[in-house]
Amino acid sequence: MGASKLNIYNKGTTDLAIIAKVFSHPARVAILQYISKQDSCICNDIVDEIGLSQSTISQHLKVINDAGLLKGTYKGKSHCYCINIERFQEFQTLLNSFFNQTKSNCC
Amino acid sequence: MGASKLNIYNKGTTDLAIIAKVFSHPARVAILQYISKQDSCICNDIVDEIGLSQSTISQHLKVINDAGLLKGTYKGKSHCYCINIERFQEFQTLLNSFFNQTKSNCC
DNA sequence: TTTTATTATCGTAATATTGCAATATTACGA
DNA sequence: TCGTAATATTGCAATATTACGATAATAAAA
Repeated sequence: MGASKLNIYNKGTTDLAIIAKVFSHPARVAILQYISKQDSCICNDIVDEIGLSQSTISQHLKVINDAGLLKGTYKGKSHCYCINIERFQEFQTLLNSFFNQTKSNCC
Repeated sequence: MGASKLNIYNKGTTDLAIIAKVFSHPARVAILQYISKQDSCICNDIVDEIGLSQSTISQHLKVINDAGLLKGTYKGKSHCYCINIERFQEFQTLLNSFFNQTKSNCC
């Protein structure tokens, strides 16, 4: 971007944007939907499911993980990703409080 | 992006991503927060408030508006923007149903 | 230890986003 | 109509994102 001014906003504003960014690409939404449907998850399944390359999926998983939305343990050869429900709920709370503060007062 | 594959996802997935994208930049979150606090809103006020140039703010407003999140009427010389609450609630509903379907079953 | 399966990282190309200055457009008031 | 204030658009530069193939790293199995 043209010198992204990311330091002029307050923390709540930036936080909301950071988490929203995770959801701003359909691949990541699809990955999250898929993971949340599974009992456990192997990354290779995601590749077959979504239709992107392994490296691309891996990068998207990194973005999701960096936002704190995943938990994971190792399980045999494959990693087991799952949703970090607590972090999810933080996001939901942040959004809901944003919505609750939002009014339509004109027009 | 490297040939963004936007046609391989189902509609609900894409919809969520499109609306999330509006919130994925703090400038837009700040604009929405500011508008929702006002009884009515004049764009020039936003410019003073957020700290970006008039043309940049105008472009962000266009992104927000294209997603259907604004309503507006003309009021004197200035445009009056306000939040399209109905559309906002659609977004909230979409997110909530996403969260409700989300489980943490492993780890 | 070597092989194999799985996931992460690197390099690179294509595309998208962000931001601003300059300019155009729009609508009101004199 | 002309001037003025407010908003939109255009053109450009800087940066970020997305995607993939190739390759590296890791851990279990042979």
